[in-house]
This record gives sequence, structure tokens and C-alpha cells, in this order.
Amino acid sequence: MNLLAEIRSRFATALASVDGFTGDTRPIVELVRPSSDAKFGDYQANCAMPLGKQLGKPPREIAASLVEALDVSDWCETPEIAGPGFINLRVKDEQIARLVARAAQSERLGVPQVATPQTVVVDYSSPNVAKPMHVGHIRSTVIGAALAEVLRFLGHRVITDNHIGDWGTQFGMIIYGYKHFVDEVALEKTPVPELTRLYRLVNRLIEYHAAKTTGLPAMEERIAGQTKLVAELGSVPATGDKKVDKKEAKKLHAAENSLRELKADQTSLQNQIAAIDNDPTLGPLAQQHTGIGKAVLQETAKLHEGDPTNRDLWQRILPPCLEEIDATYDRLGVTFDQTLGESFYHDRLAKVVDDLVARGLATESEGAMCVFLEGFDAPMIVRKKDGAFLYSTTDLATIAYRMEEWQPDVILYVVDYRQSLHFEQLFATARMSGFDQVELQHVPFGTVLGEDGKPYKTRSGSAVGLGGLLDEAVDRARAIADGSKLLTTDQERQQVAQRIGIGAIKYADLAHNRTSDYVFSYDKMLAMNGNTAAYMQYSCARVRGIFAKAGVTLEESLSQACEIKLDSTAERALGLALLQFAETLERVAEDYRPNHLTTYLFELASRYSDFFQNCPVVKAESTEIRASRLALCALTVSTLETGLRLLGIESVERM
RNA sequence: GCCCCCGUAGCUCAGGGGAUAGAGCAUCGGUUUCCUAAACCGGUUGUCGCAGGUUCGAAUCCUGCCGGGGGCGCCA
Repeated sequence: MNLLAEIRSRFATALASVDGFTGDTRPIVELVRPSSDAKFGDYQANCAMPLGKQLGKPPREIAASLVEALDVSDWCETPEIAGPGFINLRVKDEQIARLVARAAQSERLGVPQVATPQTVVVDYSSPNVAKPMHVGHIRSTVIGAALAEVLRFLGHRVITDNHIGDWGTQFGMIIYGYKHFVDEVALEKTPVPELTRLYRLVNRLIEYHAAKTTGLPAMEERIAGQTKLVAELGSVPATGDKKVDKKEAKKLHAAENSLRELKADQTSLQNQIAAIDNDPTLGPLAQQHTGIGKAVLQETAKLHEGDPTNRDLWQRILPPCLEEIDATYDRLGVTFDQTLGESFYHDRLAKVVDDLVARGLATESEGAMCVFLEGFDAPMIVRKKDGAFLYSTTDLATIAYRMEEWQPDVILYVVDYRQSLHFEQLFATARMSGFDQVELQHVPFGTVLGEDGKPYKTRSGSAVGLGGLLDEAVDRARAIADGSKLLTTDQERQQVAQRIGIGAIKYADLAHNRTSDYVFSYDKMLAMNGNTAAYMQYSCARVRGIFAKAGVTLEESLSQACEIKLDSTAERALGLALLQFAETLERVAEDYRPNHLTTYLFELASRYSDFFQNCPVVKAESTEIRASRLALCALTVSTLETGLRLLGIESVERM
């Protein structure tokens, strides 16, 4: 039962009989929501104020006629009108009790299936498999998996697809590295570290040459230009007009800042070059491979053209790379229905471009094939002047394939917000190509920051590896597990440490509003207090402890029909919170924001904590109350654990 | 130059037209013959960046400004 939805539908009915109302009921009905404050009841309807405006009547009068027409007497006490025209609703205690009892008996914990299931493709994680996964992959992976699970639980048909980067320049780099630098013994014994070494080595050499031949000279040019600009701005005479002078001063200041940044970048480039030059092995290597940048692109092109040597190498390189990312997914407990990477679409790309040309959407410009879109300064390039395709081409081919294969109603792309422009162009092009029935939705997210407020990096400036990140979290979580008196074996402590550690990272990510950046902090995410995985897991374990003490199992408590009694405010508040799981999941699905669920779980745990403090369960004053409270505990722990499970977080029996 | 996002308590963050702006941390005080005290309860803490505007009502929407971040034809 979705209480909120139910009450809203009653309001929709009532609205029809309000004198003079003709418009769309939905926006008005959406003004029914959970109360901002418990003293205003459980739900509040803010409909009367805007209606008053629309209909030219006093809001309180509208509220009165709405209440008159409203039939909620089976669910709620008599509605109250307050303030300028708020309608406050209080759910009847016996209804909460009845619904809690029913939810406890239901597999779905009282969450209804959606009336009209949709087919939803969720595209998330999508790493480049040739490079080790790093901190930047957490958000997409964790948010995408959580959204998929929530949608699935609500009854939608969900297809998760990991659109891995298995065909791009990174493989050209590894192929080049293989041909020149491979250590065959190492590759045989420990393929992934060897491939990573090759990737990093080639990458470093490319960056070295790029910095030396184009980066640094370009930088010098920009610095010269900027220096000139600063000098010019500095010599502008004061006009005496305060406003103008202030604006000039600001410009100068900005130019100076920009110059300073350029110089810092220049220094770092110089250092990067010097590091190679001064290295006894890398220095000579760099001199031997001056054309490495171009050569790598050629290796990539040869791979794409079907060159047998490079295809064989790709066939050999790919499996260990996939095994490596699968190992990471195993640790994270993340799975996919499909893993259709870039290579899967390779032979469909030419057709994509041909179709665009045939439809008159793509035109040639400066040798490249471009889609010029209204409202965008730059075109979306679908074929480079050298004939190679780009990720926009692959993405278009992917949409076509998904439409053909699965006929989805929605495709979600859980991808960094910095790719917003790309998706705007991609979606616009897709719609013009005839895919205008599907809802294409970029689900963007912000950056993971270090404690300094800058993107989370190692001290040397490289991305933090995902494996190491998980190790560290589990190590730190081990201290929590070691502090437990209830965990006896080392094996048990290690398992709990893993669940707490991995859970901490996932939960911290999901608990933040997806669209904002957040600061990564082990201390905060592993805290035993506050909105953290550790606290939620502890809450679950505490509830489970009661069943051990009571000598019944959770399952028994859930399945045995019993009357729920909600005589104290703590019990009533807990009961109501338990019923709001359904509307919470609905909300997560509406705007694709898992943090609504973490907020809900934290509040549910708080309601439980209040209950735990005030209402003895095992030593309740009567057997009826004991059974009722045990059922409340059972539904609480089921709801908490289900919520965590949907977020991809494992709970623990004891900790 | 153009476009997008952000600015909320000392810190980390919720809230994104609705009633007196919330939580955790920090800080101060309290709770243990009682189901997990790694817990709980209470106190303190605000120019919601600034200034205008729209509205019955603005942290929320609009405009301008200040500060920070990101993106912008051949990477993904």
C-alpha cells in the first residue's frame, strides 16, 4: 500500500467536485505530501492556496469545500484546516496497525507493484577495461546498480548494461606496448599487472612527447599572450568612473590569476618532461620512441581494420582485463545483465553514419562528418576526417541496438555530469533519427573530492585505484569488527569487516545528492553514528539481537498473524515510518535519486531507536504486546535490510 | 567569448514554491540493577553568498553581481 498515492488519488476525486476547477489535477494533487512537522499530522495538502488564486476565492473556503468533497474517512481522522488553508491529515491508528500487520505478512513488505511496468535499460559503470578501475568509477557503478535494483523491485523490467570501453585507443596503447616492451614471462604469470605496466609506460611516453612537441610550446605561446594582456590591462589609465575602473581592475585581476595558473601548468609540464629526461631507463626509451603517439593511433586503426596480428593480441589481452574488472565487481557485489562494450558495435558504425547522411542529418565539414544541431555552437562529429568513428557514433549505434532488441521505454545513462553536453547532442540526434518514443535520460553525478576539496587524487596526482580504496575501507572496518564482543572467530570478523567497509563506501556515495560533489572521508563514512552504512548495519544487528533473546526467529514473527498495537507515540511513529517505504521507493524512481532511500532508512532507524528505548519487547507487559512489538521489530529489520539490499549493501547478523 | 552546475550552522551534508530551515560531526550537559552504551536523550549553533524582482508565501523561481567548479569540431 502506497499511502501517499492513495490519499492523492482521493484528493484527485475530490478536486473534480470543487466548483469552477477545470485544469490538470496532477500538479495540484502533488501538493499532498508527508507533513513537514509531526504536529501538523501525517500528511498535509497544500492545494487550497494555489487553487484560491486560480479560482479567485479565499483559500480557506476552497480548503473547506475540498474537505467537504474528500472521502478519506476510512484512512484518516477528520481533516483539519490550518493557517492560510493547509489541510492536515492524520492517519487512523487502527489503519496503521492493520497495514503494518499486512506488510509484515507480505513478501514485498507492503510495497505495491507498479501498475504499468516499463522496460528500462540502465547503462552504468562503463569503465575502460584496459586501465585499472579508479575512484571515478564508484559513483556510476554504485548509483546505477542501486537505481536498477529499486526499479526492478517496483516491478519494472530492467536490463542493466555495462557499456565497457574495450575497443579504443587504450588497446592501441597496450598493443604498441606489447610489441615493444612486453615481458612475456610476466604476462604469462601475472597478466594484469604486466598489461597495466605496459599501458602506463606507453601513456607516459605519449604524454612526454606531447608535452615536449606541442604542449610546452603552446603553453609558452599562451603565456606570452597572457603576459601581454596583463601588461595592457595594467597600463589602462583610470577613468575616474568608479564602476568602469572597478570592472577594469577585475579584468586585470582575472588575467593575472589566469597567467599564474598557466605558469603553474607550465612548471608541471616541465617537471613531467624532466622526470623522464633524468630517468636512466625512461630517458633513452623516450628518445627511441619519438613517434609513439601516432604509432599508437595506427595500432588502434589496424585493430579496427581487422589486422590479424592486432586482432589476435586484442583477443589475448581482453580476457585478463575482463577478469580483473569482474574481480572488482565481485568485491562490490555488482552484476550486469549485459556487457556489450564498444567492440560489440564496431561493425554497425558505418551504417549509423550512412543513415544520418541519408536522412540529411549529417554533413561533411572540414573533412569530418558532422551533425549540426540547432541550439549548439559545435556540431556532434560522428566520423573523423581520418575516417575513424567516435564515441558519439558508438552511442548512436547502441541506442539503435537497444531499441531493436529490447524496445525500452526508458534508457538511463548513469554518467558523470561533465558529459552533459555530449548527451544533449546525442539525444537530440537520436530523436531526429526517429528514436523519439523512448525517454533518453542522462542521470548525471558530481565528482568525488579529497579532503582538500579538489578531485580525489593520490599525492602524486594520479587517480586513486579502486582496489586499494576498497582495501583501505575494509582494513579500517576491521577495527570496528575487532571491537565487537559478539564476533568470535577471525573469519566472522573478517566477513563483517568486509561488509562494513564496502558498505561504507557505497552508502556514503548514495547518501549524497547525486548531482553534487562530495568529500571522500573514511572517518565519516565509517562512523558508528549518523547516516552511515555502519550505523544502519548496527541498527539491523541490534534488532536481530532481540529475536535471539526472545527465542523466536524473525521469520516466525513475520509470518505469524498477530494484532499490532500502537499505544505509545514511539510505536505509532515507527509503524507509520514502516508504511512509508513504498512512497520512498516511488520517489527514488521518480527522480533517480537513491539518497531519498538512505534518508528514509536513517529516519526509520531513528524511529526504531526511539521505540527500542521506550518499549521493552522481550519483557513486554503482556504476551499480546510482546507479539505486536516483535512483529514491529521484524518488519523494521526486514525493511532496513531490504532497503540496504536495494542499495547494494549487505547487512550483518551480529556486530 | 559562449554554455552548464554549485554557494545552507565552525566542519561534512540534506531540504529545491508552503507553516518556526534540518541531520551527523564538533561542543556543553545527562542516561547503564533494563532486549548490543560502538548506543540513547537534551542544550548551544544560521545575513540559506549579496542585491533586486515575481508570489498570499522564496533557501527553493527570475534578473544582476560576487566567489568556486566544469564544459565548449575531430579524446571518452
